[in-house]
Amino acid sequence: MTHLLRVDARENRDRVLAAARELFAESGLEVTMRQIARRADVGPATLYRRFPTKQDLVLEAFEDELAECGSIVHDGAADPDPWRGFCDVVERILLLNARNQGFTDAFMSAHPDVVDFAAHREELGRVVWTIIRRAQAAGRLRPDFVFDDFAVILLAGRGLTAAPASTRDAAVRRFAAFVIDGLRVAGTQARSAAGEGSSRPRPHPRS
Amino acid sequence: MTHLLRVDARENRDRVLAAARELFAESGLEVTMRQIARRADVGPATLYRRFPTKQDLVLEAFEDELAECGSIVHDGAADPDPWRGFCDVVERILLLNARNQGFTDAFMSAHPDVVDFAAHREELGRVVWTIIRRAQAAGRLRPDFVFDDFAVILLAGRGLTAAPASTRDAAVRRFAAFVIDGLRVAGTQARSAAGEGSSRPRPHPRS
DNA sequence: AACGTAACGGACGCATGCGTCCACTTGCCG
DNA sequence: CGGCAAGTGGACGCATGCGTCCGTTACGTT
Repeated sequence: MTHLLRVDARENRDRVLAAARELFAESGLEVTMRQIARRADVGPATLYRRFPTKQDLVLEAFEDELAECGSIVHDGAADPDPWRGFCDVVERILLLNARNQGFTDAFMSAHPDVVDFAAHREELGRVVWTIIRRAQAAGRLRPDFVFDDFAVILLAGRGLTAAPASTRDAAVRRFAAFVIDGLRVAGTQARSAAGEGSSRPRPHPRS
Repeated sequence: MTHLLRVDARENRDRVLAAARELFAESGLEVTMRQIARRADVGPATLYRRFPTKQDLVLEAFEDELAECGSIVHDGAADPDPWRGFCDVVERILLLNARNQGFTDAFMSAHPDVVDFAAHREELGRVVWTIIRRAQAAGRLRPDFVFDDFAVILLAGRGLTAAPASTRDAAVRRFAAFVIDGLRVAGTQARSAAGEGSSRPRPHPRS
């Protein structure tokens, strides 16, 4: 009576969630429910009983990612150095999105029929906006940077999910460094006030 | 005997190509052959007789775009100002790709089963590479910029095809300006040596 | 140990996209 | 102006993904 689910049911449910997370990350939201069921060694009916709609599955599968998004903007807003906070938010969000094709799809509402994270996006957006203004007030972020520009950068980062997995992280970091360099007000030191090192990674190993 | 096709056949063929170009531009390569046929007011069989495989259709539909790619890199290589040439190539290629979702798919080989532009990509790549070196030799492009970075930027630009059509061009130009600003060697003047104006557009009208 | 029910997965009907076939139409040439 | 081959579009069979139903299994309780 203590368990809401029979132990085998719970096990299957967990396997389904794990499979969904894997497949979503690798191939985006377009994976079929059947593929997920197959990967989880489960029949379609089992999957549908636990998650009647794909939306349910997506929401639960990306709970962690949503939470990390929260951490990222929270950390950024709490950083004593406004500019470093801004840079870290950009880089970490880009990395998170590039590593998980499915989460990017969901967060950007690429499949509005399946799931819409607009609410979360807007909530996070508000915090990001304060981070932007803080960095500008500190005289580090170009004053003409507007919130939509942040969306543009995220959208652009989405394109990097198409890069081969082996070089993706490097590509994203490099991309983030380019963009951040372009957003700095001219003459300002790269990255943090303390100068935590060059803002640009070495060139790609494989080129 | 002068015509290889009957006049009605030729007309249908033209309508099919026009429809394909429209749909590919709007929605990418994933549009079905049936959708194209419907838009062209033509039966599926007609479409398949003229273009037995989607690859045939794609190749002919994007002839113009491929040619324009050639012009772009040619212009860039011929520009007396190496830096301006480089910047123009980046911006024009990004715009071309953002305006035509299908061409981007094809050029980036997002659907390798349908079409593979690898040959064209490589050929254009060689010219781009000389443009990069020229801009670096002129001391305007960061010396650590490598060819893969160009690919990264294109990949990122691909993400912008997801932006709403009404703001896409503005977003792309703004994005290009950000990136170019990040690629300039610090302390160098923006854009051309003559300073053809600020490299950054105004903020988005709709924000 | 036995039983009731939660849980399972295979199988079904539906919808859609695919590429091809075929009976009818129509432009072209004698 | 008449015949025929080129041309056409609807219809077909196949494949795949969808969401649901139902006979069977096996967990947990008494």
